[in-house]
Amino acid sequence: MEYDFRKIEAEWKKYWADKEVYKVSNDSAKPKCYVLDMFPYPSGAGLHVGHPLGYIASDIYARYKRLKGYNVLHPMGFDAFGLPAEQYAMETGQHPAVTTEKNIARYREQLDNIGFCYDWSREVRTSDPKYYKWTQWIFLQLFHSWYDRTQQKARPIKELIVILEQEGNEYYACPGDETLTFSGEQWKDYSEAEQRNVLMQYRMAYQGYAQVWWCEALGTVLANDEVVNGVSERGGHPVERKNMRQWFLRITEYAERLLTSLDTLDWTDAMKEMQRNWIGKSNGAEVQFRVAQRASPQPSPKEREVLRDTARGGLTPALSEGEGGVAGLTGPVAANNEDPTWRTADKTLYDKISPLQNELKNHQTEAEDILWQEVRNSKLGVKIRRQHIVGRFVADFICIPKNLVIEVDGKIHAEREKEDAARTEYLEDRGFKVIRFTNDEVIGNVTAVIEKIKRVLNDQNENELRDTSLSFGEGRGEAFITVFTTRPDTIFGVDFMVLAPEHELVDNITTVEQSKAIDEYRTYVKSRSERERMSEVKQVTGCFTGAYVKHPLTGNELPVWISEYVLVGYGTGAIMAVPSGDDRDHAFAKHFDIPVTNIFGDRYTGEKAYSDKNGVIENSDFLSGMSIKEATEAAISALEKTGGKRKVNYRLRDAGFSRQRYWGEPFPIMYVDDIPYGNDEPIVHNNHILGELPVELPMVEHYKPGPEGQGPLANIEDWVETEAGERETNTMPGYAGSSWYFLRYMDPHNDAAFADRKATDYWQQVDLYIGGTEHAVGHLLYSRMWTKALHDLGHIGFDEPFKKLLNQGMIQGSSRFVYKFSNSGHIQPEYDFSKLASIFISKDMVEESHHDENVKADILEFIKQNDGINSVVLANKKQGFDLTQNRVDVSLVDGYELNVEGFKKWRPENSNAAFYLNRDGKYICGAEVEKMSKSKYNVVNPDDIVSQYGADTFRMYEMFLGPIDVSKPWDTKGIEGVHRFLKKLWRLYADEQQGWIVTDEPATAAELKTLHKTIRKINDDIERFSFNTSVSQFMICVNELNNCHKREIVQPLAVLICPFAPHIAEELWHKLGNEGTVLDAAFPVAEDRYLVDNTKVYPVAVNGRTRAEMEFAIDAEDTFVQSEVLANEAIQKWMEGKGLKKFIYVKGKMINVVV
RNA sequence: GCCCUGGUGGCGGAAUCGGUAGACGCGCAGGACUUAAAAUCCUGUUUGCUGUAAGGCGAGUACGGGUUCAAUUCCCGUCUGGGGCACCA
Repeated sequence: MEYDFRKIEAEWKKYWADKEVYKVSNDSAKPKCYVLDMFPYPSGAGLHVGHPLGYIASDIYARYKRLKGYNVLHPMGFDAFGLPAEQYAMETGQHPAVTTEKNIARYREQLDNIGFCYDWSREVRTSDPKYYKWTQWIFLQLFHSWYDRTQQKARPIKELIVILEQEGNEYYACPGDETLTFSGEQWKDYSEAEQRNVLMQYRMAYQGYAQVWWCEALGTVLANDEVVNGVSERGGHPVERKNMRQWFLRITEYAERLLTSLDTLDWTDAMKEMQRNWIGKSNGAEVQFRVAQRASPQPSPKEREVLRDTARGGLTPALSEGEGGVAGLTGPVAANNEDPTWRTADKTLYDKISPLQNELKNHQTEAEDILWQEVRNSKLGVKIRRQHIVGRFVADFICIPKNLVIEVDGKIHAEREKEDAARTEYLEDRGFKVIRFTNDEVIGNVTAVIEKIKRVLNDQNENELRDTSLSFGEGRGEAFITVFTTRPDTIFGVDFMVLAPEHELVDNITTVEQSKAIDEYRTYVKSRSERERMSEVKQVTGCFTGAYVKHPLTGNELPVWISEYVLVGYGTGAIMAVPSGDDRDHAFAKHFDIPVTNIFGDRYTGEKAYSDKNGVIENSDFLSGMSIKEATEAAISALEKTGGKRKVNYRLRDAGFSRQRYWGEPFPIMYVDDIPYGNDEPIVHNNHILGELPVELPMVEHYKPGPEGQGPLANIEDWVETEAGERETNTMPGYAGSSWYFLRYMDPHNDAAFADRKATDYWQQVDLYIGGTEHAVGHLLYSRMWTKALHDLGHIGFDEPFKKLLNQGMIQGSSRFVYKFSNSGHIQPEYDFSKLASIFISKDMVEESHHDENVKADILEFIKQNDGINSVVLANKKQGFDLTQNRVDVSLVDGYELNVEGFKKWRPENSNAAFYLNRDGKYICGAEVEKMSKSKYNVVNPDDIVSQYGADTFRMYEMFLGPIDVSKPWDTKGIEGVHRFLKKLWRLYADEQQGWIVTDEPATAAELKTLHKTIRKINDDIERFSFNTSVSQFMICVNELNNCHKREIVQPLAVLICPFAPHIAEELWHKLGNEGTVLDAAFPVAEDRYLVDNTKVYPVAVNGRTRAEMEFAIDAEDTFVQSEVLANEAIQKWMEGKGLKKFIYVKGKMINVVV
């Protein structure tokens, strides 16, 4: 009776499935335990041997806990939405739902093959409408809620509305626009559009603007992944950053709670540290620098346009730029300011534009004058103004309450048309309607013109603006650059300012002289990724704006630069540069020859910035002589008098939640007159309710992007345009479904709620969560936030999802390479290179050729004989030969030796290739450790290992490879050893000739000691997730038991190994005569009475160096031990008669004699 | 660049709280069984020197310092592999 793992494993897999032994009930008297794996994205490549590493670990733990008497929830499902399926669809035309279904089936088969104890009746798939109905539902909860900073929790938006009606927002600052203030009365006066606009600034799920990679050539938005070296990965087309309206989650409001509650979690310090850094809390001050008014004039709008066109080679006017900021919708009209000019003008440019306005007023054209007289006399019912400043323009006529701009133009020519189009776009972006008339039209038939104006005014709804104020800065004609600094103590060391190139002020402060340079620089920056901008520190780039700010304390003027190293999304998008104290600022100052103020005395050498945080501040007015801590406090106090303030800053940014993709959750959002409503809002429009959940993803014909970079859904007109309104066409990102899936497993088939409260109250948090560190900040942060939000809104009873987190390392691939002769660099036109044959040189011979001329000559001769064109390399004999390195499928390589015949079949173009072999007649491949991936031909399928050795061997071998959290390359070397161990274990129970050999003889003390030592070790190892040492201990145990077949020993052993090797354990359990699954057995208990030793062999060291071994009773007295040791001959010899200095006796450990 | 993490024999790794470095397995070498092979079993295997041998002496946990009676373990610095850096999941 031999160990027939194929038969055993098939049999018990079927038994487990038939008897539903893994089915878990929500109703149990046992204590609960929730063990979860990060669910996989079902890629087309299938599972490789790296994936199951964590799954095996969690499976061992789940089985162990079950044996220990727990009710264990151990589910599995699929993160089924994602970009790869969509890309695959674009390439092959297959619908992502189809390929995903296929991939999941394969994953399922592979997982089952390994014998995991998942309760598949609880499987979830994020792409299933029954699942994403609740993803949408949770999104709506976030949309319908806001964060109350006083109570530090999310609350329903309804409650905010009540507050705003009563008292305005005086006590509840608007997180989307901190400058927005209004009273209860003002709130009530707002139109619905304005109110919804304000609420949007409060919502946990809100709309704002963010930059995406836009690829003109592909007409689509690209992921960071798809942009390589500044061009698109597919096709290599140029890409640029584009500002798009997007959904966001206001995770920043949770920053403090996400930070502090980390302390309650049993995660590794490294993991917590990563989250802390991601959240990036820093204490410091916000400082305001007033933009100085200088003699040098800023360009007029029209001058600016011309300049810009010149800079861009006259291509795209970009007047809608400069909105900046991640979440950038400005609030509605600041209703407390009565001056209508003030309401529409760009304040920073007011002083510059104002004279132009007056000039234009005094020099009206004939047509303008005619129209003005007509407008004044015809009772239009609304006030029309002329020559009015809007943003950076002077509009000919404007009707503010109706947001209408009327322009009267001279002769239309191409240049002017372009300018006008840009201007119209700028104004329309800000909610104005623009109508144009030519001089001829006005002069020829002014009545018709007035009639048209009337019609348009009628159609224009009042106050339908998203944004009319365009305001920033706090006073007329003034602008401020706000910076956040963690080092207010260095305020007197500020030598210049640096703005992010995308900063909204750049357009307004740049002088005429610098305008062209700034535009050119910004064009360059657009092509750079954030990663590049942060990492390439050696190369200093930047551009002077021509503007200056006033230092808030000294009043000195400081130049304002822009540079790519300042990112718009970080802090305020601007920094005060202190070159003597910051490395990058220092490099910048040196590069652009900006004089450096030294505030650190001798510690700053002029060569390198002094960025340490100790010592005193010097050369800093009243801060001089203070420590950094004191100076920080004193500086903040002083700055507070000039508009600065103490501030806590977080690096965390709001999470972008829109994707311009097809294969993701549709948003349950409906636009009515361009105002977004939640699909569940009780609003009736055109006699239609907005809709119900789920909003199902419609079928599409193709996956091409929609117009203007929208997602593919925008192409389906029938779907977008509904009776009730217009649907949102973006979809949710990958992390939407995965942010809450652990809750769904608790109650996966519930159609009335995402999960019944009873179920979530029973299962509570995940007790053990296993997954890779690559999720450290993405998935783990978002799911923590969702959990907190659901908790705040009263849907669940806990606010942290994952109590204990265990990180699994990666199993990397070990790639193999072949070396092919190539003719690069041997341009010899007399040869027909199309006839060049494939020649591969063995790796070891390539290496020998580097230092052995004979080998080199031999290889060259070989090439000459086999290259099909004869003697191509001879002319280059001195240099040798060029090789290209190509990956080869690892299945064609045994260790490092290439299966040459297999290789020829694998790549038919090489079927006639010649191989230069080594002296043993082998072709040796090169090797490199890389990510395991299909494209690198280094993927190893677990199915192959399982069919060769069995699932039990595979499970134990993966664990035996090393600690669960350490990454290592896959290598099957050694799997034989584990397989041999299982065979050896089997032989404790059964013999090939004699069959079943378990006896009822009583065990010896030594055998019991071995067993109980093993029980204790396995128990401890599982508790601390040290599975590799468990496997070792099993091996030691079986070795020590030698030929013991006693039931008293081998029955507990069968239970003990069940978590690791469930199939063989089940087989042995039943063969031992037990009924039911081994999972219902009890985990054996280690009994101390078999384990206690009376004596211990101590290592005895002299001065820390072990010189002898001596045996003592475990409870031997110090004095007795000391006298015995000192009397020992070997010890005496090593003491060399020197006196005893110290005698160290650590009970149960060792003895050290210090002389 | 920044953050995290690792580096121990020919290889995967062990040493759980600062206490005999190299457990266990692979590989390799030698041997037993066998007509032979497979399977199985036994012995040896960090390294240098020394000894016929039992053994003895020294070095050694990426590198350079430090703390300690004692350091793979703690501290400082350097080199180096891997992961993450906000639209891959």
